[in-house]
Amino acid sequence: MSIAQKIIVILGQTASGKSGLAVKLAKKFNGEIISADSRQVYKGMDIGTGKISKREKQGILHHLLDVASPKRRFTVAEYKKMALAAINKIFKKNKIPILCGGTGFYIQAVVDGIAIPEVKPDLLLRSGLNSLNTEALFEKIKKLDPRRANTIDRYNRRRLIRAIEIAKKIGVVPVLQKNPLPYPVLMIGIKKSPEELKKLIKKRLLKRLKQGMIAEVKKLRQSGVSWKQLEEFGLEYRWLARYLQSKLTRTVLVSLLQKDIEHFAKRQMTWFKRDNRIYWVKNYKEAKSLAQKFINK
RNA sequence: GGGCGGUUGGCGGAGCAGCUAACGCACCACACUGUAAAUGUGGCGACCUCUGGUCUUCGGGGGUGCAAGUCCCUCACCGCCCA
Repeated sequence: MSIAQKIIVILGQTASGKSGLAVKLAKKFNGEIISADSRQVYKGMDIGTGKISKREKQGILHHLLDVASPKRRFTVAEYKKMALAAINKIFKKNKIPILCGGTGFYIQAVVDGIAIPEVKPDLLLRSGLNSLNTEALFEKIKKLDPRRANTIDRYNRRRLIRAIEIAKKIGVVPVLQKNPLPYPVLMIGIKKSPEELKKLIKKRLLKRLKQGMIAEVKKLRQSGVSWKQLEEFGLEYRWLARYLQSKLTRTVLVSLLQKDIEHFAKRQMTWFKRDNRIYWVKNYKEAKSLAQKFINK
């Protein structure tokens, strides 16, 4: 017999313990996990992203890990497609998909079904636009699409360039469309106090260094990933790239990276805070009871 | 004891007579339409009837000037050099 199709989402700040919680829930409720992490999709980026090990998976199937080369650019649009495919696949096995990760935008793209304009990045156009100053970019989108110009952040070059890219291709940037998943979704967030989270981040950072995170970044470099790309990946990859280029000492590396991760965690929270569908829990027990009720409903 | 340099917001640090004391860090808040661990924005002396207004501030005190972190005197403290 087939069970009702429902989805559980596990989210939270970096280092809050999402992966472990998701595995426990998956074991308990016969689930499979879909990673919602914009960096764990890349092959060869394991230690720095905190990718779950085979042992830690405890036999639970994980989707959307290692699905892209770090030499090319992965995007939300691809993520969304792949995640939806994974969800269907899991449903066919009569199992429950558990979307787990800290990339709020990716989670939202899937859960709310944000319609991302079907315009692929045009690198040539982008590099051309990049030579314009920010004001000029804003004027350009204002002329092409006044509606979008009205809502866009006029100081954010990256957004301006993308908006122009879309407008040039299909006329205007479409009004934001949402096609939410047609299944009940339970969103569980892991709540940690700022002090506790800082400690967890610190501990994990030192552990990663010990595990050979520096060598991992060196290896990525050797395989052809540019400094610029590493910089763009952010956090451990960004700071380690700077370290490997002798731009800072090891001590400075650790303190600045720690701070940067803390800042990132705050930004994640800013994103999650505004979503009032999220149930915030302290531990597995609370999560389990929520999930139990959700599934029985 | 003598000489020189310094003392600016939580920290670093500009300004050296004239509009709102730059900037960076930290901190707080926020945004997010194919880079989202990315990218961007605002606030950060106090108070209020808070899309604006009032007052205060550059180690202390005094002075000169229409106007003083900015010049002068003096005291305190810190640093370096000479005794």
